[in-house]
Amino acid sequence: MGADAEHMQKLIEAQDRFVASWGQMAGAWGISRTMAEAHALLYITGRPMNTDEIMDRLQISRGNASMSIRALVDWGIISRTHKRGDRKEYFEADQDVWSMFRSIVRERMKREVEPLLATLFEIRDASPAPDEGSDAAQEDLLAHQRRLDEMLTFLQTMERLSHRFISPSGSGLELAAQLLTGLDR
Amino acid sequence: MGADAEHMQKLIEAQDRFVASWGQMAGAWGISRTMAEAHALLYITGRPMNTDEIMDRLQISRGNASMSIRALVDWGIISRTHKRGDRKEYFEADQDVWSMFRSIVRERMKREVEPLLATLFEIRDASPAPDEGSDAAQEDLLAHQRRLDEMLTFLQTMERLSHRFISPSGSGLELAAQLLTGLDR
DNA sequence: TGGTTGTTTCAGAATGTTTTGAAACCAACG
DNA sequence: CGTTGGTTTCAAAACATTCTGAAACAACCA
Repeated sequence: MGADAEHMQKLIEAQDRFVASWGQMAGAWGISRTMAEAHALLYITGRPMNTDEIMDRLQISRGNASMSIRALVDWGIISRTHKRGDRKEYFEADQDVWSMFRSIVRERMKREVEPLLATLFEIRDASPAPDEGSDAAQEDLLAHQRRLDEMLTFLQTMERLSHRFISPSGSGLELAAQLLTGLDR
Repeated sequence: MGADAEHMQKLIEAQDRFVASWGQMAGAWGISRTMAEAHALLYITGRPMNTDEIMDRLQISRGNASMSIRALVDWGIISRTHKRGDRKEYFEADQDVWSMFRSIVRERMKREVEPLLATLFEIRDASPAPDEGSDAAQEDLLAHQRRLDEMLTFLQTMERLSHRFISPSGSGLELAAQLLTGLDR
């Protein structure tokens, strides 16, 4: 066995380990294990793969592969490609970790924070205004309003933050992060 | 019916809605729905409650309440209190949204990012070094190393960021957030 | 000590999520 | 058209998580 073959085996082993540990994080990112694994695979191998290759490598069913891949495409962290003379669809992972991260945050803000914000506004509007009643009751209502507002302000700040640094143009986040961590002591 | 009673009912309704929508976010924060609801309840009512009150209000079993409360205490976002002349334990939520957020991030970094980082370091060390073999193979190994390193760097940056702004002393995060969002245009 | 009150544990039940595999679908090509 | 190569869908099965309720435990008090 040549050095190449030997290395290749270790490489594949390392890739598999990467895939597995990435899969464990799945829950944390709000995606299913398979989704995470598929993404990890595409990221760490760094080359486009088609559905069958992914199925084989991860030992999953066609249906599962299809679903997971589609979801990843929806999230915007992998993209479709094609190979000349091959009718199959190929998929490749965004190779820029920061832009990957931006996609994830963007998507989660959209799916989780935005709806929550909307609901909280509704609740605030439907909450009784502290305009009458006994002093004690008024005090309660005011405190209630204050707590709602604090939460709203917090979430809005987060949203603005994310829009600014995560979403559209660029590397704002990375720069900022490095800047901020750089401010040592 | 007096204005107070009327208001009180609406207030309770608003609280329930808050609890419910907070509960929906549960998955997102990596905690169970009940945990989220219990926390929401304590936060929005703003007063210490004991296990029985929480059970009754959320319509959950004693076991579930006990588990969820304990977990919240472990996360550091609610704390035990006592009432004079009452043997029951009471619990109250951190009323500062930012410090709450810091606790959550701290805990999740500890539980999710730190172990992942450790594993990735291991994987990197076990990956074959590109010291011999054909050029093409070397190229592959180098690319693999590069991808691992990028991910490691990213996660380490995140960790440093979180340690700096989230963890120990203070309001670093809030300040930073306001600062950053303030930098408009 | 025995009784009373309050808390934790845990096996099994209920519920929710993910995966499979086969069938339906779709587009291109001869 | 009808066949081929490929992708998507979806009901049922496997799996995982969460919840219940009753029993065990612990602390306090008379």
